[in-house]
Amino acid sequence: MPARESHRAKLERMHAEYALLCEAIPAPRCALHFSNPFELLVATVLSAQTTDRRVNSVTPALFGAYPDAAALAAADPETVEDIIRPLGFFRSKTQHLLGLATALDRDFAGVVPRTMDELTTLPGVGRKTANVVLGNAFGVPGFPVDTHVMRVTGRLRWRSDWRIAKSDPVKVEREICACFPPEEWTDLSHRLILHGRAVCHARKPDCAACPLNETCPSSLTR
DNA sequence: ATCCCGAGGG
DNA sequence: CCCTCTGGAT
Repeated sequence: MPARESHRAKLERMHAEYALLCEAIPAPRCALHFSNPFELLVATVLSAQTTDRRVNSVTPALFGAYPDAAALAAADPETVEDIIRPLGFFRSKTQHLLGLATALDRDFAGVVPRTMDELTTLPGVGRKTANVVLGNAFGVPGFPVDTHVMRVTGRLRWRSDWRIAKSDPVKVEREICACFPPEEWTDLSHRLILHGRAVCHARKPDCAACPLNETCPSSLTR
């Protein structure tokens, strides 16, 4: 009988691996440094398929013109488009922003809500964005799962070669959360994302430089 | 060419 | 489950 790894053993192994990963990756700080929940929410929505540096380059003008939900809800779409154009997806993002601001103003009196269910009712806000806001603006434990996290965890847990594991992000979220105390979730997610960008690339992962090379079932250098 | 710390819609 | 949205950096 091929001794299948027990559930508990699996969790312990995962914990050890991620701990090693955390050791190897410098402590992350949220690059979208907005203390204001509204600004963090907007900046996080804007950050899809762009870099933080570019988001940071447009937010001064954006928040200068529209400091809160009510102002943004009343904004002229074309003006908003002009401001965020360099980010790409500017049409859908503008739609999201105006819809988001409208809903925020109408349903939550302009105050960013603090629960997953409420946040995800907002246009343009999915589970990943909601978890980023919860963790970084409110200190509410959450584990943001993006494509990097899917790829890195997929490669670590089973051989997934070059593809993103065809797995449910919510399942990944739950499994990771089961392995770590809540106060580590936000930080660990961020580290996995950074690791996915810096080392565990989609196309050409730098396995030789990976601290998990010894145990990763998808390693290309063993 | 390829990628960027996604979400909504078909 | 797939597709699309989009400009800029590398």
